[in-house]
Amino acid sequence: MSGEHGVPSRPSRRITASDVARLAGVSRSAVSRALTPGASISEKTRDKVMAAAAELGYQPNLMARSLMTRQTRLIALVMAQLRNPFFTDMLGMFNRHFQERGYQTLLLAVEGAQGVDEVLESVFQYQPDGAVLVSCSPSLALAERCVRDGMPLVVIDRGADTALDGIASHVWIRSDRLGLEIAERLLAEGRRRVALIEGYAGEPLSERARCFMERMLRAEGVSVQVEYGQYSYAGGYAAGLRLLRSASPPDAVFCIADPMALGVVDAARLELGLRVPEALSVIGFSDIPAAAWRSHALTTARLPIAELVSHAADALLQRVESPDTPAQTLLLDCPLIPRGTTLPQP
Amino acid sequence: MSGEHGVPSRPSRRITASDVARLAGVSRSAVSRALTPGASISEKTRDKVMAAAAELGYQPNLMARSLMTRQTRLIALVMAQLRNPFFTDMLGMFNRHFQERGYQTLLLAVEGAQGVDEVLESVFQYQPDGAVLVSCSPSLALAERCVRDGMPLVVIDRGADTALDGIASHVWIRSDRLGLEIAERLLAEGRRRVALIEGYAGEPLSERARCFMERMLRAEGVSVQVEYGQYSYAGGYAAGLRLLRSASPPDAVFCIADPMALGVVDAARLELGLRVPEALSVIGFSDIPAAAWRSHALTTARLPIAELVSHAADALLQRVESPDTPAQTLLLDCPLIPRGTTLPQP
DNA sequence: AAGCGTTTTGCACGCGCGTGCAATTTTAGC
DNA sequence: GCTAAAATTGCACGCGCGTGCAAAACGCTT
Repeated sequence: MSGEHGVPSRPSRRITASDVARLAGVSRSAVSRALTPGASISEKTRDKVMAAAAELGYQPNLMARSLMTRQTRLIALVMAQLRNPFFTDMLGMFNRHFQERGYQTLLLAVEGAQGVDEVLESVFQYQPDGAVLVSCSPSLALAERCVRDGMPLVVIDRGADTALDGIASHVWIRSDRLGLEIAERLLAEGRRRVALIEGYAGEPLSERARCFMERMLRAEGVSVQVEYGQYSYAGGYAAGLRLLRSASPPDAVFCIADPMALGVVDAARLELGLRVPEALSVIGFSDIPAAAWRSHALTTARLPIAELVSHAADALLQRVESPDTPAQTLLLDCPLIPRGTTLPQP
Repeated sequence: MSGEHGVPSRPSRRITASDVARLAGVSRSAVSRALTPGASISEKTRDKVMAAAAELGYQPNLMARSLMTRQTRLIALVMAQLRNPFFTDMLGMFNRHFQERGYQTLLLAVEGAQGVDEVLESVFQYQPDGAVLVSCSPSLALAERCVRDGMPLVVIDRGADTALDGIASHVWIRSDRLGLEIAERLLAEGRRRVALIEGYAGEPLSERARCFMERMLRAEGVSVQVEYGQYSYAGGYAAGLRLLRSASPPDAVFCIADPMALGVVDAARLELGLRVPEALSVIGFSDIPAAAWRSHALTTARLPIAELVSHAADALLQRVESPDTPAQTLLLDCPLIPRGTTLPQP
């Protein structure tokens, strides 16, 4: 027994159940049983074990335990766009949900070249009990393997891809209604020269943008132009300037993310001296905290983050704890929040 | 061999090294060795094993592996204030650093009643190779146990607490210089009626606020009043109104967090019609993205997040990989970024 | 006090893996 | 072609833990 007391010698072995057993004068199985709620053990020995465990500061090794129990109480959280503050919000909420129900969060970021499949494969080594995928979806083959191997999946922000239906649960927003509502709001204001600001030129249009466009193009005498603002304030500011200085400046802009919308508002007001909302309506998406600031008072659609997260977490843990639960799909509405960058509704 | 092909039957056992060995026609040790870089194995068998592994989609079970290797390649990230966007920024960066060097991030939030020690104890069960503590520090006893058991610690934002010196590494900012520089900047502008906006009334003053106060109180004919803004825009807005409507309104405000500073600016300009910076100087702290927005152009001190994180990650992994490295302390400077809410320096 | 049923306990095994050691094969040397 | 050295392989063990099973201890009745 080296370094049992006093100076911390070498990386002295961590305390194991055997150490506790020895100190308590019982068998190692007794220690196991003392820590297992339903197990068959007398009050007396349990107390002895607990006392010894407390004295040694014993913590069971979950890695070893998981070998037997076949569950790690680990949930993998795979996120693309970890830089986006709106996603890190979700992260905190997910973590809280999981922690409350006795699970820990293993964080994985999908960045740059390495694909979702690659990351997911590597997480696999930790044998998490389930995984949440945010803004990224794996190949069908891999998803099937995950589910077959007892690792349920829930996907958030998967877009219109329906290949995973029935395999992975899916929680996201009703983009169709959202795009429609925003389009009609602008039309009702009498706007006819409309602009849409998307994220990046290379990527396919987001669902909400697509539905917005669809409705707009159905309207008569309406023109729609598209710009790109990289999801950022600066990008939105620049895109706003390009649009408003062009030959046919818009009288309404829908930005698929709030930071870009705030940039457009500032470009219009502070750089060009335009009046918002009189000369230009601006609508964003997400309802980030800054959207409510008095300086901007941005009209935007609220992304119900808390609800999304709590539904996704529930759906996942449900399947983790009773594997026969089928995968479900849930779509939530995004209420439009009228503030000061659109005209008051008649 | 059930469900080897076709319908996913019951939670069919995950693929193990034995399965691979059987398919490759070698012993299980051979599989182990094929996957261990330096191991003694012929090119031929390695190829056979790799082929079989690929065919079965084999992923080694890290839990089992960690039992032998005594390392999990897991780093625990313990954060208080996970709601604070500035901290979630760090989170993403940490994760990236760890992932790049082959470690995964186990996320832990310290919230409400449950203390750091409690959380840290529970993480212990996962035997992480190291831990980062953000805005929270454990008891000395627990920290000692962590280090003794081979789990190095690095603490960020620990404040002035020096009890852990030599046990846990420490990376944070030079609050003393920061407070001093901001105070002197405002004094140089000729401000004499100064206000400080802190987070919460109950908590002890933050380091930077304390140093700021110290300098101010040394100056002649300067009065300092303190308000509280809960670290938020709304809180800062309200605090700003209280100050500016009082009998002795300040002509300069230092807010220990940017969101509050932005609230003060808006309260002054938009609600009270004051001119910033002519009638009121405002300085914040962090340099969040919104501070650079044209609408506010907030003068603030930049918290060097990327540098903090990269130094902290390096310090930690260094100790993880060679346990004899001593704990170190590193303090970084926060450059003051003059923008539009302070007077141009003479 | 003996008999029976009911806890409680310890033993032994295996979860999936890495690794020392001895047996085996391959290679080199003459 | 034969032997010694080197490379490769399989066996067996243990990492820390949960759990079925049979032995032991206990409680109760007659």
